[in-house]
Amino acid sequence: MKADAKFSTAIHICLYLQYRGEKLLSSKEIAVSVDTNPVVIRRVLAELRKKDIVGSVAGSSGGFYLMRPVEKINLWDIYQAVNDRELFHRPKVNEECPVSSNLAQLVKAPFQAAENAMQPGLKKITISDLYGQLKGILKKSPKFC
Amino acid sequence: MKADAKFSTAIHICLYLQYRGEKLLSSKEIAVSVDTNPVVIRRVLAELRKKDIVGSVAGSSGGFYLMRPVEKINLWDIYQAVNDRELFHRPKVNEECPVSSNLAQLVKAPFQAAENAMQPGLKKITISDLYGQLKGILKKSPKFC
DNA sequence: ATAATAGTAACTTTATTAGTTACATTTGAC
DNA sequence: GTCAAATGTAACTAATAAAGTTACTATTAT
Repeated sequence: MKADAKFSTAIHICLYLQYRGEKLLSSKEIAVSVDTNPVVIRRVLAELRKKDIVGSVAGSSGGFYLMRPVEKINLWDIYQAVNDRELFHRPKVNEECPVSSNLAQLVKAPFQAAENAMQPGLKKITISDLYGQLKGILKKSPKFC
Repeated sequence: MKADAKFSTAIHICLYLQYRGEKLLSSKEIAVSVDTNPVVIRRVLAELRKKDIVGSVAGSSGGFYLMRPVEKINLWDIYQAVNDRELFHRPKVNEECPVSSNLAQLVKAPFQAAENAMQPGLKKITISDLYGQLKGILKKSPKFC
C-alpha cells in the first residue's frame, strides 16, 4: 500500500477497533469497514503489530485488538509504524552530473527536518481524540443512530 | 511524476540552472542531468513556471531560466509549486460505515497541520544555500574539478 | 525557409499497487 | 481427536499509475 494511503488506513483500523469495542475483530470484519480484502488489512496490521499498537490472536475466533488504551496511541506512533520509506524520495542518480550525484546529500537534512517538524502536531492527536470527535458527529447525525 | 520524486526533481532543476549559470538551458540539456527525457522535465518546469520560479523562451535557441535570484527561491516555494495533491491521501470511502464515512473529516485538520509544520524549515533553505554547499563539496572533490 | 525549441496531447511501455488465491499454522468448539 | 475459522505469508494476477515516447503546433533565431 502506498505510504500516504496506508497512514489513513492505519488510523481507520485503530479507530474502528475502538468503535466496535469488542475484544477481538477479525481482519475480515475490518476489511468490510475499509472496503478492501482481509489480506490487505492484515498487511497493514502486521506493521502496527511490530510497533505494539495492535496485538493478534491466532486460531479460530482469533482476531486483532488494540494493545494500549486509545489515549496512548497518537498519530505519530501510527505514522512511524506504517512509513518505512522516506517522505521525499530521490529518484535515480546520474553519477556523471555534479548536481545529480550530490543532490541526495544536499537535501537529506532539509527533508529530515521537514518530516520531524510534523512530529509535535501528530503526537498531540490521539485515537481517543478522534474517537471523541466521531462520537460527537454520530450523535448529531440521524444516519447511524 | 509522483509528488515525492517531483519535489526532488524540481530542486534538482533549479540547482542545475544555477550551476550551469547560462542565460538559457533547454529541457534536453536538463534531461541529461536528471537522466530522463525532455518531456518529463518540461512537465515539471510547467509547474515551476506557473509559480514564477522559472521562465521560458520559445523558439530556436530558447530554453528555461530562473526568474528570481537563488536567494529568493526556497524549498517551500518549490514544494508548493509541485505538490498539487494532499500529502496524505485518503482512499475510497465506505458510506455504510460510520468510521469510514467520517474519517476524512476527522483527519483533515491534523493532516493539514502536519503539512503546515514543514513550512518554516523548508522556507529557511534556499537554492542559494544548497548551491553554496554544493560548491563546497565540489571544491574538495577531485572528481569534477 | 530552416532548424531548433517550447508546450502539450495522445499513446505505449513499464512499474507499482491492489487484490486474490493458496496454504501452513494455530486454536477454540464439539 | 476432528473440524472450522482464524492468522501469517508467499506467490500470483489484475488493475492502476507513472514514466517514457511520439507527434504535433507555435515560436523564433539564423
